[in-house]
Amino acid sequence: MAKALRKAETSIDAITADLVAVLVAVTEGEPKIMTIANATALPSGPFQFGHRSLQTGLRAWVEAQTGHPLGYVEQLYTFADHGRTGDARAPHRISISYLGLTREDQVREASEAHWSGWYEYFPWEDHRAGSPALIAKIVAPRLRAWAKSAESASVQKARWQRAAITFGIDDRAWNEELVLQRYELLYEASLIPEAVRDKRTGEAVVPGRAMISDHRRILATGIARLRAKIKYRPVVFELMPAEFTLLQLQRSVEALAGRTVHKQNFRRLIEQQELVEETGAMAAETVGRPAKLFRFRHGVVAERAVAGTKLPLSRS
Amino acid sequence: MAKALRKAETSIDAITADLVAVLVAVTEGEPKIMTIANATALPSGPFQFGHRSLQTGLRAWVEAQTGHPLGYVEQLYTFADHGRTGDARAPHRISISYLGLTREDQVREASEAHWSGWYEYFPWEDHRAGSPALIAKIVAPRLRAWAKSAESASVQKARWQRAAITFGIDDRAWNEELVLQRYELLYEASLIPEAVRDKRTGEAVVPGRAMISDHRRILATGIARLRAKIKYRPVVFELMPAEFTLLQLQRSVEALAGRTVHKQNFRRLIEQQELVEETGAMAAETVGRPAKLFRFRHGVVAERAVAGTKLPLSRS
DNA sequence: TGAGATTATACTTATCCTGAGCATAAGGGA
DNA sequence: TCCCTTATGCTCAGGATAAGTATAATCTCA
Repeated sequence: MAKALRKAETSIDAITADLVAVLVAVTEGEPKIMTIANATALPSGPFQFGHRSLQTGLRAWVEAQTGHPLGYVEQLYTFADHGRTGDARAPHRISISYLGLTREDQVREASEAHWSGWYEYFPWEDHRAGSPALIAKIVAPRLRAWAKSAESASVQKARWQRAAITFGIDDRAWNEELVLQRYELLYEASLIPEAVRDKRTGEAVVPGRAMISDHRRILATGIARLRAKIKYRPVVFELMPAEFTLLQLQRSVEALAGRTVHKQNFRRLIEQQELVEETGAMAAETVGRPAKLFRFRHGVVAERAVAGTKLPLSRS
Repeated sequence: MAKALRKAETSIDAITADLVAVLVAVTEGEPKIMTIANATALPSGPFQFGHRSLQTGLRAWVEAQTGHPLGYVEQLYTFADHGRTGDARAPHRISISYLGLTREDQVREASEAHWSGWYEYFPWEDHRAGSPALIAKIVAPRLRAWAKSAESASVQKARWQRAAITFGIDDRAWNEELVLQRYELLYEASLIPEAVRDKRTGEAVVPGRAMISDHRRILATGIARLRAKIKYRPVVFELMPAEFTLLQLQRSVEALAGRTVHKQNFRRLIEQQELVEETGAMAAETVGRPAKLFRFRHGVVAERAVAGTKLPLSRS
């Protein structure tokens, strides 16, 4: 038995693999993602024989499209489009998704591709100016109705508990990392266009731009990963220009995390970790007292390998 | 151009996908993994059309092989076997790896499958009784030689710095999460059988059982993921029997992490997080004072969703 | 029966980290 | 000059953490 499981000896179940990229940049304190097809899809291309590896495949066509080499890239998730075609005999398609970090100005926009703000797709994720009104006005009541629509009381309770936890309702703390869980909850409750499209039920009442296939789910995965990662790896710097002020750095972090941080504590953490060094120059054209310019100390990556960045992004 | 990147319109580059499992159990304070082929391979099977999704595909054959349903499963990584065949025209093969957690006693061993201690494959990863002698005696000097063999002084320095960081040499702290980095370093320095096999250079001087293909790399990925995860998610309990003492729980954590923890602090953290509750019974057949038996409070998973477990596994 | 070994469990202490706020500095513009 | 804005330095309280001390309960063996 085990032998049969190890090798496809009888038939070769051939499939095709797509590479999907969540390519992120932060421009003037707003997180952007690269989109195609009128901002309804993430860039994606087929994995071809010419590619030596999955990552080189991804890099190849992202570079072809944007005109710039991809810097930081990490794999997100692999999933099979299960039975989307309905035909069990049709070749399966696997999607392998990646998170890439770059800067908008480094990219020459191709005809079809352009940058979109990621909060257009997830308006409920931006808590920098407090909890968005649509959570209290739309999401919470709709999820409560969805919870109540369950048959058994225990399921009702479980549903509402889940909703309250993921969206930080009822005095619960907002957890900015639960991006995917929130998306999946809205999908399950059929409150977003993709759910209505796929399940032919519900009503797309929650604002936010939809995407083809499950690209918005992939985007949610990418955002969640990035929000988690900036807390313990110095990846923000991939998104920053060569020189920046500490406030610009803070604004980028806040843009990604979707929440604000305590300024003084942010500076303290950044400086005590020796992640940055002064360039000696000062920022020009600013309001208020001019700020020192800093640059990322690339040395720390080597020095501490994967040591870890701390950011004041825990509770609050 | 962007259009061409979105769809494989001309040729369909068909590939096959393998599902590979790192199936972990902890028995009597020793972490085990399920192996086949005389303990030289991880169980793996092809993804077939009959499988509704990747995870169900994985579950299907793991259950067929072990006779028990798989509990906790999470995806690890997807990679392409780049040009292993050397023939660029041969169909590519993609491996999608998963981490699964179970208990040894739940599994009926199939003929070919059995459990192996994971430190047989990574003897340098077990620091429960202090840093293993082979690091100071074999790994460190060999890596130093490898560093010195570089041409430029800067590469020499970078190599040694990397070695010292990943293996915690020269008064650096041991970081138990760098399992994959350590394996890849040993591979790069051609000190393990797989490297000698693939690159036809070097000498396999570092102890530790080898595996076919890159299964040992996948195993390293799984161990690293698990070591990271037990610190912030209550996954250890997937590996525990229904009732256990706090010391048994601690021993399991230590087995996985490969390091010891402070007993009193461990108990305090576990209890204050309300992860467990007393069963009322006491452990029988023990040396010393009998311990209370505890069970995992499954409620916390729902209550706090992904809230987080804390374990005293940071520095020290 | 009692000492020693072994494990369980309760408490204490010093230190570090974190969140939050106060205060001052340095620019520009009305 | 006053005010607004941002930069930057410093303090402080509370909580978390690491590490140690102390005591309790059981078994084994002399």
